[in-house]
Order: sequence, then structure tokens, then C-alpha cells
Amino acid sequence: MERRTRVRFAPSPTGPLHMGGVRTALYNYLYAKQKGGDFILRIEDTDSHRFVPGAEEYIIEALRWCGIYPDEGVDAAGKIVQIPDERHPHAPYRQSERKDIYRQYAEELVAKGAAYYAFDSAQDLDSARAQAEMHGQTFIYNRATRPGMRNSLSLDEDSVKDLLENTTDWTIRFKMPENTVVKMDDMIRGHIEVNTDTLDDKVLWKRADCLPTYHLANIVDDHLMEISEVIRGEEWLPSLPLHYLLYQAFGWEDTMPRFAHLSLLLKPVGNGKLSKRDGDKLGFPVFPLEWTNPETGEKSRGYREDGYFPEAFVNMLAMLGWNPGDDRELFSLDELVQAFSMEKVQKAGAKFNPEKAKWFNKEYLRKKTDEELTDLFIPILEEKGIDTSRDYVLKVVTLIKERATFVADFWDIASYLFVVPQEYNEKDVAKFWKPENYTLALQAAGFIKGYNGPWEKEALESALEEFIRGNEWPMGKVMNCLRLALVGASSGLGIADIVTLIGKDEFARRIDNIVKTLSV
RNA sequence: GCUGGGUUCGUAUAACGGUUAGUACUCAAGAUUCUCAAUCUUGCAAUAGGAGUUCGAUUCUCCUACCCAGUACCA
Repeated sequence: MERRTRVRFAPSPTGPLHMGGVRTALYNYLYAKQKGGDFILRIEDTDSHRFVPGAEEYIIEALRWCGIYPDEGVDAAGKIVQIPDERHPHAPYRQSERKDIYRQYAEELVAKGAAYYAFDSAQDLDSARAQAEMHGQTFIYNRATRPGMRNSLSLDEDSVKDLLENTTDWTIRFKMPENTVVKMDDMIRGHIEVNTDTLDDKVLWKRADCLPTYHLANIVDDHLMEISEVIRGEEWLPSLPLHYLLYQAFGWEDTMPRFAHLSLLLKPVGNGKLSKRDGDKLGFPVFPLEWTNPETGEKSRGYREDGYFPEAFVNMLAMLGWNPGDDRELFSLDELVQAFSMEKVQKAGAKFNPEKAKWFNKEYLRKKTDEELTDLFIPILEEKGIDTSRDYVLKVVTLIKERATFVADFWDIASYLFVVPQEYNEKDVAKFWKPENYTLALQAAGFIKGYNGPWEKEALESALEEFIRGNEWPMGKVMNCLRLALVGASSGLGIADIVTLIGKDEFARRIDNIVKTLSV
């Protein structure tokens, strides 16, 4: 019988979601939608010490910006749901609000002999670890060391009972089976085997705060929420054996999800996984949206605020560790849903390349209509105090859009189409603004002022060129002198483009201006 | 250290065991243009190393090297 596809993205609200996390969410979403299944957003906030205010809201907003909407979860229907209803059959979706359900599962494992109570203090454990380290070893809490620790397997029944009732800093630990090979399958990596003797008795539940650890909460919730595939980061691969064993201990093997462990996103240069620091150092965002640390007030830039289109960001992220099997690179979210396949997900970590990210944005900028881009550019102009007609902006956008990566580039590229050049590039002045050139250029300017033909680019251009060529003047030098007057540098649009855009009066003003400024 | 995972141009990646090892980004050169972009063309550049299996390994096996992750009462 076919099981309904149900996947979850289960972040911990300990800070802003970074781009690696967004990619994990994206792959989950693509997988679910392709199979016609559900994408669930669950918040794993079982660590009360690391909770960061605003992080959960940030995660939801970031996913929304990317066009990823959960079918079920804390954000479904735009509100927090605590009582199960038709659309939220497994509510609540925040683990801190489900804390009451975990203890019974932990106790069930103890009753089955698959777990036990442990009374070791933090100091006990620290010293055991320090002891092992002195011998060049790593302390593993398992069958080898278990008898020497304070737990319900080493202590007598009465003291266990007494400690259970009269102390509150005990835990429930999983009893790792002896010398057993756990055989696992990963959708990306294939078959994996691990011997249990290398694993330790993980804490599942803590009496001190009556909260489960990740491992217990994760397995219980995935089971209860009928998750069919767990798609998560590679950092979880080492605990996969534990999770397999937990499903077995509970007797849930039949409905155990399949697992896919995604490789990590690596920093652009050097080794290691992508971190916030790399972004600051190399000048690119690692977060989808801007984030302000509530404690320090420190701001981290975001792709949205940097001017990336969400479609470009999502597309770029999808291609980091996955490919469609052919040469296509540009995909909308819907097209990604169609094309995605777990078989094509890369095993190795992918180094993030900020240059390629920009390339994606440039491609998406070109896909936008001139009207859309005009709408985006006008607010920027208003901020600069530019008051001009929408029609004029539209004309400018049409001419310059291919030169830009971001909408914000428009101003840098085309400010001279809105304001008189404030200064003239020294190098270009030295190169072109020589008497033998500018005397000719001023005559050419005179020709333009007296031009009576149709006021459009092609006509003016051919008339002007005919005039200059007819006089056998050096075209490049004359044109660049004019450009200096119009742009302030020897770069930018064609002379006829600029002149027809800004008009004859403005043209004359700029010629006067350069003559005055460079004191001809 | 131990355990697990990984390794194709600088980067992202393609290649039923048989290709001159392809594509994109970056970079360089040329074409074009009144300049700068854009565009087009061309170029640079890779199977980590070593054994083995095979008529034939990028592809399968083993060893080595290197990289990554985990090694918490964090997720």
C-alpha cells in the first residue's frame, strides 16, 4: 500500500535560519510537492537555554519570502494552532507545547528494558570524560562504562527508587545494545553499517526540565505525525543508528520513515561549513533576510535586503547540490517541483559561490518586464529626491536593464540620466578633453542644438555621424568629449540615446557646464 | 584519537564500464560599437595517489592521502 508522502522541516529557534537551512527546507518542500504530499513545519525548541526570541518568526518569514508555505505546522493558515483540528491534525507543532507527551514514551522504553535511569551529575560525567582523555580515549557511556556509573542498572532497587522520588537531576538514557551491527539505508548515500559498541547511551529525557532531548522528541513526533521521509542535514548521519534503534525499540519499524542526509554547504574559500563569519569577511549574505541579534543589536545582512529576487535565491540554492541531469539551470519553484529527484542530489558538500549567485539574479532581472522593473526603481529614485515621470523612468529602464545585476545598480549605471554630472572623471578628461578634440566636439554640439530632424535615436545618430564623418573628424574623440559632458566619464549609453532622452535644453546646459567647469 | 561520510577544471556539475571527459560561473583574448556595458566567438583549466577486477575503468573493489561531520542532560 502506498503511504502518503509527509515530510517535515524541523528547525530549532536558536537564531536566524541560514541559507543551508533554507536549502534543507526547500528540498523537503520540493520532494513533498512532487509526490503530492504534505510539507510540515515543526519547531524543535526543546533546549530552553538556547531559545532566541524572534527566531521562529524569522524562520516563518524567510520561508514565506522563498515561496515555501507549509501545509501543516506552526504557520499553517497563518496562525499558531495548539488544538488539533481538520487542517492541523497533529497540533501543536511546537515541541515545547508537546512536552507532556514525551515522558510516557521514555518510560515505556525503560519498561521494555531498552532504556534506564541515570543519576550521574554533570561533574561525574565531566570527570569521567577527563579521565578517559588522560588515557587518550573518548569516554563512551555504554555497556563498557555503564556498570561504573550511577544508574538503575548499576544501583540496587531501593536506592534507585529513592533517587527517583527524591532527586530531580536524573535522566533517562537509551540502553545501547551490545556489539550489534545496525544496517541502515540512506536515500542519498545508500547502505551504511555501524557497530553499536562505538555508540553511546544517549540521554532521551531530562527530569530537571521535564523535556526530551532531540533524539526522543524527533522520533516520537515523526512517528506521531506520520512522517514518511526524513530529509535533513548531514550532521545527523552519525545519530542515524540511534534513531533506527529507537524505532525498533518502540516497535515502529513498519512505519519508520526513509532517511536522506543532505551534504553541507561549504564556505567559498578554504575548508569547512559555511558560517556567518564567512559572509561578513567575503561580503555576501548567509541569511535569507536581514537579522538583528536581539542581545547585541548586531545586524547581519540578508539576500532580500541585498536586492536578490526570491526566485533567484531559491533557484541558486536548489542548484547547490542538485542538478536536473541536463544543462538547464533556470527553474521556477514549480519547475523545480517537477524536475527534482533525490537520485540527483550530490553526496559531497557544495562550496557556495557568491559570483554564481549574482549571475542567477542577473538572469532573473532580465526576465522581469520593463514595467515591473520601473515599479521597483521608482522608490529608489524618490529616495534620491528625483521627481520625474514614470514614462521617462520606463524609457531609462528599457535601455539599461541588461547592464545590471540588481535593481539598485540602476542608479549607479544611469544617475546621469536624472542629474547633471557632479564631476568629470580625471583620467577620461586627461585622455579626451584636449583642445584639438573639444573644439570639434563643441562644433558637433552646435550641430545637435541646431538639429531639426525627428527627435528619436536612430535619426539623430545617423545625422550626427554623417556630420562628423563628413568633416573627417575623429569619431571616437569627438564622441567621447560629448560623453564627458553628458555622463562625466567615458562610459555609458550611446550619445544619441542620451541626448534624445534628456532633451535639447538639458543637453545645452551640460555642454555649458563642462565648458565652465573645465575652463575652456 | 575514534566512528561515519566524502573526493571530476578555481567553483557548481555532466558522462547504462567504451566520449577528443561535456556544460555553466569566473578569468583571458578577439569580434562588434562613438565609450562602457551587453552580445557573439575562441581560449585557459579536472577524473587526489596507488594497486586490483576487466578486452576496456571517471564509473566496480581494496589501500593511502586529504577534506567534512559526529564524538553534550545542543539541535
